[in-house]
Amino acid sequence: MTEDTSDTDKPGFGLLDGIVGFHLRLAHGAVYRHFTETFSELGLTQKQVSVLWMVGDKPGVAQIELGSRLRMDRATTMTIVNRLQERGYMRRERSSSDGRKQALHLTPAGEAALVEATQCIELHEAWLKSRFTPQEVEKLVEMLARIHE
Amino acid sequence: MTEDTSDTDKPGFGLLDGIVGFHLRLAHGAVYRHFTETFSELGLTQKQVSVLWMVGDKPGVAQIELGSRLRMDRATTMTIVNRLQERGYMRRERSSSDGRKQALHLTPAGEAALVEATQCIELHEAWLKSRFTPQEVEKLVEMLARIHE
DNA sequence: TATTGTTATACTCTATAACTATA
DNA sequence: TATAGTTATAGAGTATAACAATA
Repeated sequence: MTEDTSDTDKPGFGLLDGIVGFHLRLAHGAVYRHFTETFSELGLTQKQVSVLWMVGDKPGVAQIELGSRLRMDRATTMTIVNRLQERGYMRRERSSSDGRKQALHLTPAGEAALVEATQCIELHEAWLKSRFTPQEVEKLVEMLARIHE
Repeated sequence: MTEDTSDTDKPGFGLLDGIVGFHLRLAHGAVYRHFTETFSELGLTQKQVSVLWMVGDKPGVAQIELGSRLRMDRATTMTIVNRLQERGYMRRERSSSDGRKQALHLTPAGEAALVEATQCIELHEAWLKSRFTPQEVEKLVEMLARIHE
């Protein structure tokens, strides 16, 4: 038990403890894992749910706008939409006003999946928010928004 | 310009605006992208830097402990360490006290890379912290830690 | 038996580049 | 020319399963 320097002392993360980005990455990872567990039955990822939700919220939205809002480039947006389309949750239509754009719509199956996903999101968010007061949640969201806006 | 519902109104993220996990994911993405830019010359990723830093901080640390602290399973830890070893930044040694474990050490090249990485981290962290007061930084770290601990 | 490392495999996310169609 | 979509490709992270060596 007296090898090198490992195994014994476990105060925290050493030098990394003071790095904001480090804690942000670990927190994101923890939330990602819980999200994956919560959505294991539905088999949807964070990105897929975000796209499903946003298309449900704004029927006819173009891929380029989806990517802009979710901070994805065109190619990444393609892979997400492709997967949702393959599962029968979404369909592409030529935009009537701009032939370059695709107007995205949910299929009935997509609408049903969105309802289920919304319930899962509520469970997931409750788990995440349970460790904070409402005031803290508001402050956390505000600070996170200052980072990504 | 009167197609469907897209293109015009851009208040925020719609229904997703109230979801903590959504903002956490976007914030993580923004920090990840800035990190990648800052480390483009060095060519190191977040995970690689974390491992480099932690091995520098605790010479002889075992892979299993690295994974435990950085929330990675054994296979994922392997890929990170493999990459750092291939680049000549790290070497594996059999632990003298426990034959199952590998004791990880930085090579001289790894030490030099760590010095450069530390300078990049300072630039990156300054960029991240610039939008917060010291009190807010402390609060943010404390809340993020409550999520991942 | 349990733990640690290892290998193989697969999926997702991300990004770049090049190409097509439309504005 | 610029924009939007598409396709191909590649690297990184994550995870599972199975195996070997050691405790």
